[in-house]
Amino acid sequence: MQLSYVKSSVEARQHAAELANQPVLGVDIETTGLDPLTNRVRLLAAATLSGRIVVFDMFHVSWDSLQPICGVGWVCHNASFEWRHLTYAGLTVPPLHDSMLLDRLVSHHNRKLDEVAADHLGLQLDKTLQVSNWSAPDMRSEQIEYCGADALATVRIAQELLPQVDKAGQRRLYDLWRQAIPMLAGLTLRGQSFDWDTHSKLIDKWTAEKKTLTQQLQQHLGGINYNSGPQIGDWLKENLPAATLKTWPKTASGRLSTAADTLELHAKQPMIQPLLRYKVVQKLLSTYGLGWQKNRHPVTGNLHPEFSLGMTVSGRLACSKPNTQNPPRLTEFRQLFVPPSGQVLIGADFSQIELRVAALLSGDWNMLDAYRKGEDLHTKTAAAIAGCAVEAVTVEQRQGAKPVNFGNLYGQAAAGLARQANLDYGVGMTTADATQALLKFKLAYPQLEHWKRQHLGLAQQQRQVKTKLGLVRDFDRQHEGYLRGEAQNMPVQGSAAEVLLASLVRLPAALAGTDAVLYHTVHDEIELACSPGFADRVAAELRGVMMQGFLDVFPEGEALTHKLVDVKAGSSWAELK
DNA sequence: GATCAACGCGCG
DNA sequence: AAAGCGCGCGTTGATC
Repeated sequence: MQLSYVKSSVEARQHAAELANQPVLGVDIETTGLDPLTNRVRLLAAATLSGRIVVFDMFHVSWDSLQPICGVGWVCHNASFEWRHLTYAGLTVPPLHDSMLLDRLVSHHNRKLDEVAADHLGLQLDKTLQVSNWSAPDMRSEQIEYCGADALATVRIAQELLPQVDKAGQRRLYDLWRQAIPMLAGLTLRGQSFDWDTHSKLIDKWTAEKKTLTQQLQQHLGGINYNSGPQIGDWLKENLPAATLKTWPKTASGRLSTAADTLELHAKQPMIQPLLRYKVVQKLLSTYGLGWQKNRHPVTGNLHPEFSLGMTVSGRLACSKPNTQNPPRLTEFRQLFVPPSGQVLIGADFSQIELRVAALLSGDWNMLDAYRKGEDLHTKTAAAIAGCAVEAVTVEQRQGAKPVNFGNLYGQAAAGLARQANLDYGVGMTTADATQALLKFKLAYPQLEHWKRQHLGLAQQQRQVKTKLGLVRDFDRQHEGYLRGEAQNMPVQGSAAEVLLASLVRLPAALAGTDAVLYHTVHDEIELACSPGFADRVAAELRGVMMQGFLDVFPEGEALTHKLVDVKAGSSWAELK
């Protein structure tokens, strides 16, 4: 290993010129903090496959002297991090490989660089310096070597794993992930503009309501902590008749459950309604009120959620700090998601994407037929359950078919279906009704049923299932007996996620010549921000991109694009019409 | 004080 | 709560 530590721009240019002849470089950076907007890159290490390492000290080297090495391919571990910092620093970052994503595809797990290096290279990386002082005036030699060693490990891991990804038939998925990196990193860097003034008024409102509810609960439950399940459980034990307690649902560890579902079962008790409302308001206030404020960026004032690839078992995107993929659907909250001033939001979502994916994966003739004809699958299922013509299905019957369609996909049983129907769809359904509905569903869509059995078998025998583009989920001993839902869900949810990613990566080309940028994405939807003058064009492009994204993953689905994408425009996330 | 598991709940 | 799946985050209470 030959390492050079570079502290001047003149020297940096010479090294950069040499490195620019390489086919690929491993690149690792050390920064003074995680946020590119408030921190600086201290070290940038570039390593060649032959073991030549150059560590640039970016406190002393100008960014433009590194531009030559941007002409070659790079490998980083968790490349989104490097993309954000280096793009913010002004570098034109080349297409990136990602050793973390390669390892995710090969190992089927999420692992840190040291674990990956140990596994694939037999190399022990010491990570104790990761949190050392990267702002110090002088870098210690250990720090310089640490950064260089990571860069070298990264490029060697990629050399090892890329052929394996090819061999496993995962190259398309890997390239899709690679292309998505700049899209998602760019979204995190720009952030999401948010109406904090109105948000603060919402907090005041929730705070006042919590106070009222606390006073009401004081009458019923006394001075216990209403956030505490154990304390509420103790109160129940002391105040409810033994007969009621006997059948009261328990948590996994044997305590009395205090979940909303459970409390609903005893809705007649006088303290239940205020307690249920308290839980709602407490959730809003803690997670979406006060907790949310912590994510207001000091420089931009925006939210800057991280969108992570490869972190989920199904291949969906993970979103955190904050998770803007799960804000309440309340109009008053989603209204706070606004485009930058003077712009509009264009939003689109896939209609019933998981059901369409299930139809294509299973080849179920009746499901495919419904989507080909642009029929409504909920209505079709309702007709099958009622044993009547599609034309005769009532609004109520259609509503009752929704939970059957969704729940059945993942092996939901009768009791669960009945509960879900009552709770989330307002449909009065007994367990016996649910049993009948599930039976009718199986008869109506026989190939889907066959496909589900097949995947349960794959999970049991080969201990793994896959998405359309080849992401693998393994099942270990822990899943014994409990893997039906996971086995049937993963290929559907994961392939749907691939459809979304395929759409996202088509955006840059489609939006060229407009000022539209990605504002948000939530599993089956995409929001863009643009000037009003571009709105119509952007809306049309977004529809086209999502249709094409669907066809990229499911070329055999040409006939299923009817009513596939629903595009809307508006002044906030709540007002997309 | 920091960390962890358990619980509960927001979304698609 | 329960044999629908996938996430992230806040609070409590135990532990060191």
